[in-house]
Amino acid sequence: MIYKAQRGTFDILPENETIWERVRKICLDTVKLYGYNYIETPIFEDSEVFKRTVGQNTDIVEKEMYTFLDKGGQSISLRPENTAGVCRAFIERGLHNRTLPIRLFYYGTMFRYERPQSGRFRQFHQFGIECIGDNDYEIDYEIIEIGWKIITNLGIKNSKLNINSLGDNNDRLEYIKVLKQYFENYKNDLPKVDQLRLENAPLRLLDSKEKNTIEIAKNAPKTLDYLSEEAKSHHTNLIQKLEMLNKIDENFKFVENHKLVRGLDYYNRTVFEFTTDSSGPQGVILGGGRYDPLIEILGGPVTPAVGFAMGIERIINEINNKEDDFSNQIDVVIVITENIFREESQSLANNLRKNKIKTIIAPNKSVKAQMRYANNVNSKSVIFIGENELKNNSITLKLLNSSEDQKTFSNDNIEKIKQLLRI
RNA sequence: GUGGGCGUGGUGUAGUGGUUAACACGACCGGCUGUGACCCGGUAGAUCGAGGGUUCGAUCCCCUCCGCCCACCCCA
Repeated sequence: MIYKAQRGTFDILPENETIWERVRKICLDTVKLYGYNYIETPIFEDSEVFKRTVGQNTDIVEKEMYTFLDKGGQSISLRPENTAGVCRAFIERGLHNRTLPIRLFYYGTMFRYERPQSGRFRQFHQFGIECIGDNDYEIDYEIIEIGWKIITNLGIKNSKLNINSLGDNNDRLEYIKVLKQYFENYKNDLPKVDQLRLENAPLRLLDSKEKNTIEIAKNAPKTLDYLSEEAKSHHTNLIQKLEMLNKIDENFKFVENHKLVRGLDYYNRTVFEFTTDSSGPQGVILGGGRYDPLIEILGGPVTPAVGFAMGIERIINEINNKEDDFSNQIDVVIVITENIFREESQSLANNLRKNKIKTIIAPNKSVKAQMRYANNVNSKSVIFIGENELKNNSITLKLLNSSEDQKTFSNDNIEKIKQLLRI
């Protein structure tokens, strides 16, 4: 084999269509009920759009972006996520002049240069929603509730919400300072990876998987203790709402996870993740949070916003994707006894298709082979055209999944065909 | 970037240091000169991931590379 799909990419084949379409439909149907509207942004943007928002020092920007110079010498990046693009469009297209908050959703391909493994690809699909222009905790709740609704509608069990608050910018800076001081005391006990983190991304020390670090992190200061009054009440109000949701729907489970920090720089206040226990290390199927500073960072007016992104591949992995089947079942395969009847079969085929009957003309082979073909493509029926039929202006129809006799009738009796096929 | 497992027809698997690499499914053709799916028979399809080494001889042993999968990292 000479040509192969690039590492971390894959093909969606006909038998996968059903599940992919279903997931997409459930996502869209659910958020539309909440008044969200479709937005589609380009797959590539000025690299700065991501550097400024996702964060210069994040892994995503530092080593995972597909960045290149285009023929005009401009630095372009394939989008590693879609929030930045949506915000860019929000500013550029003047959406901030509309009635706020504005509710948007997207569905599309993202790109990250990573080593692939289960639930992780270089080209992958994300569905996400953004509610821009309202800083009320009620919106945080709405976003989480929608996430939960989608997960439920998809039939995914055993998911759990992890939630935390990072506070506002000043809270966060203060917290990082305190956290750094705390870990400095144990610097020599930290493994090398984490000594580096201490310098570059101290927040990440909290969810380190190194034994020593976990031990030390147990007594580390918590973000919640460094929140401003406002951020704190925002958080406690949200938690109350979640407790109410839990009372209404006992399947909804959540924990406050003080170690949840998330890797994108633009988050403030609420951050959350839905995880499942069955999907292993890539257990996060949906994650998001509030990103109030982002739009200003991109040069827009100060505008608060919340949103989440969902990994479609992980979702599909989760709902046993045993559903492979051909939803596009063929209704009729036309079999002709001699090639000279081909003209006839073509005009019949077009007439059938005009009547929304899915039709294929069998390949130019023996009758036996044509029948096998009809069977292999899982057609509902076969229509024969031969000398006798031509003479009488009739067709012979045989249902393939039953042992019923075949029926011969007038070749313009579409209603009869539909009736026999139960269309 | 680091570590572990694995690379044999289209797919899933056997197998052995020695002349035609096996089996099942799938595909194709025929048994049925106008009828599939069942049954029976046949045909095609693999330089055993690539390169090098050891050997009289390598698909098998050794090395390198490449690819896939998994884990770390990070994230959806």
